[in-house]
Amino acid sequence: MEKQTIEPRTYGDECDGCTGPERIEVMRFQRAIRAITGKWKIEIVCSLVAGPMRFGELRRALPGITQHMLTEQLRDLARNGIVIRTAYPEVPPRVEYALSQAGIDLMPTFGALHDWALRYQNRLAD
Amino acid sequence: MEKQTIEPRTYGDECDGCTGPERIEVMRFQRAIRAITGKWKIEIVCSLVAGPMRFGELRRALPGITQHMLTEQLRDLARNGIVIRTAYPEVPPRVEYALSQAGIDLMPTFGALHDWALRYQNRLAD
DNA sequence: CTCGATAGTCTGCTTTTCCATATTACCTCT
DNA sequence: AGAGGTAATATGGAAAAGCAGACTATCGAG
Repeated sequence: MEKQTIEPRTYGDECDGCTGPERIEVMRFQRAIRAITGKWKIEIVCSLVAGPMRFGELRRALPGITQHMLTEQLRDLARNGIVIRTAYPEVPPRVEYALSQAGIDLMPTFGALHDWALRYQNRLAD
Repeated sequence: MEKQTIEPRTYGDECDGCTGPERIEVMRFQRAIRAITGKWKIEIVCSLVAGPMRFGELRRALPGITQHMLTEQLRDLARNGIVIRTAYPEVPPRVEYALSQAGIDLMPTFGALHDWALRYQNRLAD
């Protein structure tokens, strides 16, 4: 049989092979989505809205999360500039996490999506 | 060593064990996020904004997607009430996909998130 | 009768995500 | 000297997501 897949479009920054300006937008969008998906990211960000928190404080605020997951998710959020990690060279070590401006600015869009979810929750599966 | 994990909070509909009203909200939010995450969901929805499309039409509009992925993602979007699947009992079979009202109402929040991504794109990784 | 088009399903594989447990390094307190 | 708290790493495995390729059923065109 013939190969069924079509060569995927390249979505480079120079937009090589793009069919239109709306194409690159989708890619940017996907990056934003990926920055906030992850089993605990939303909860972490929502916890940090109230103010900066220490690692152990967050751990206690999110029952069920493992240390591993928490460090991983925080690292990812920091990598995407959503939270800011501040390590104080004290002993015992103290590390604080806070929302960046990007993280704070994320909240209104969270609100919008939440309103949407509220309106159509009866149709949402699982 | 002692067990380090704490018993996870239960997020049942009756909110058993909830510490506050904001808890259940996170869960609803997560459902909304999950409804739109998936490698092709955004692109599919964006394609359908212009109007209803047939299966093969979508396949051609999304180079690189496999039939399997497309059916799977469409099925999931339909399950969450974001797209509407209409099969015409003709031969050869014809199946059309269109955005539901929920899908259309999703677009403003997409816009908000996209604006956010645009503003902070330089900090977003990968 | 074979070919192509349509809209799928089924099978097996790889990659990513998620999760639990163990271990580390440092210092303070007792 | 030993326990305890803090923030991580390391390791190993299970579950979910993603992917390619083969296969199906139906009908009309040639």
